[in-house]
Amino acid sequence: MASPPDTQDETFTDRQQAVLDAVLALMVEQGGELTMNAVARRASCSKESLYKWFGDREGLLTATVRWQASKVRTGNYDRTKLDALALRDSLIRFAANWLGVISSPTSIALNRFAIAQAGGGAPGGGLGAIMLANGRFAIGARLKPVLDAGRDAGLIAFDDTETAFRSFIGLVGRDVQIRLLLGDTLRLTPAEIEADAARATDQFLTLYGTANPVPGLPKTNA
Amino acid sequence: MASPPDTQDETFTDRQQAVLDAVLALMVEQGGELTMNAVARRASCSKESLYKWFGDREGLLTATVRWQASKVRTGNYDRTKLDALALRDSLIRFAANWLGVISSPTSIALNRFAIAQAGGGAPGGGLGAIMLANGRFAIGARLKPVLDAGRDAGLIAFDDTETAFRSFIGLVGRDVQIRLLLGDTLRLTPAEIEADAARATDQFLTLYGTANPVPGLPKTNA
DNA sequence: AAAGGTCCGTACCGTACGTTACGGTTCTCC
DNA sequence: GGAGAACCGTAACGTACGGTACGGACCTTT
Repeated sequence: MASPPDTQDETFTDRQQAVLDAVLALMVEQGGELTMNAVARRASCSKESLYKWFGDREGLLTATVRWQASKVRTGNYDRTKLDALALRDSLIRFAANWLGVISSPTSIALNRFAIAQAGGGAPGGGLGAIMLANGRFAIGARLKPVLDAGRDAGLIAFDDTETAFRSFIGLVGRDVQIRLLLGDTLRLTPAEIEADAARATDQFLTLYGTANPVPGLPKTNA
Repeated sequence: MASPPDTQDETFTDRQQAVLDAVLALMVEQGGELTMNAVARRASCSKESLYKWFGDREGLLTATVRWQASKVRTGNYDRTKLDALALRDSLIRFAANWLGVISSPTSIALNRFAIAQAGGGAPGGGLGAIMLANGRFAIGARLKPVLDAGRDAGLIAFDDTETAFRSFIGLVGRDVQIRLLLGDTLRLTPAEIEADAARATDQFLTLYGTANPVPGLPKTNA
């Protein structure tokens, strides 16, 4: 549980990466009906090669999740020196980036697969654990240094970084992810994402800021 | 989309209700592997009866979701007269009730099915839409009168009830639902649920309250 | 008590899909 | 240029499962 975010960078050949991209495309387009035949047809490869490279269907799905996770990984947001505006900017960029990821069709399709499979037999080694490690826990590990730096700079105050972090992503994500996963036709334009990120960040700073963290920005009761 | 929360109370016979409860039990226990044979065995009925009563597998799943939704529906929380303490109490009870629902094994299993099926062919008539109507949108319809009453009483202030509601459930739920759906071993004891409900409510009142809404309760930076 | 209906248990059918096997083609290396 | 490997396309196999059919038991009605 809560294993390190999959540091074993499994390297795939270009051909294999193309196959995995085909799997992702199929997941996005066709949804839950993903057969080995369809993958082989889409990727123009033989089923024999699929089984040779990935073992079985489970291995193919696992490799796909890891492959996508390796593509999503972005730079860290921590910086050594922070003032109120820089902290706010870091949080907003973080929130906007995360909202963009969780509302992307690829992320939705992948989470659907992981969730569908999380109910089944293997509770530990399933796709759900990989998604958690590379999604929820990975972004926590990336954001917490920012929060701690903000606290060290006296800009925000909290006892438990984890609790503060969870409040932040609650304010940012709200019900977006579950609605999208359930098929709600919710469109998030880049402008809406930016606005939501700013609103959530200001709400977070209202809750956890030590003083008027953002002068000129009154309480956002929008 | 956003259809009314399924007012057509489909009535099932006792035998059929027992079958649907068996389906729920199987969903919770076995997870994603739900076959008609398993249902017939578990419910001690013939497959012929299953198809006679529910049409096909899809109909059985749909009936199960509706049946569970009809069991979860609870009383409304609105009241005509509100002071600050009564509003806070209503919100806390609401939050605690909702947290208890979304963290229950039945809700998790059902959401897994609906999400897995939401990726497939039928985007509108699937289980996801039913879950949304009876889950997310139903609780919104039940809580919004409380929020509006609080605003009318001058206790809280916001422009859009929907936005305020979404901030509230974001603070309450945070990442609980997605983590549980992905198989995270997250245990919410009743005490934790109550504490989370109170924390989220006080944070919400800090954000949207017009004045010191809860005297004696400082900003909860826990 | 006979008739009809409902339902259980089981067997059966057709299909879909995961997995394996095989022939033919292309590429690499010596 | 020839040997071998890697790989593509397709066919074949076994199983699982959704859906249907049938015989027998129980219960109700007249």
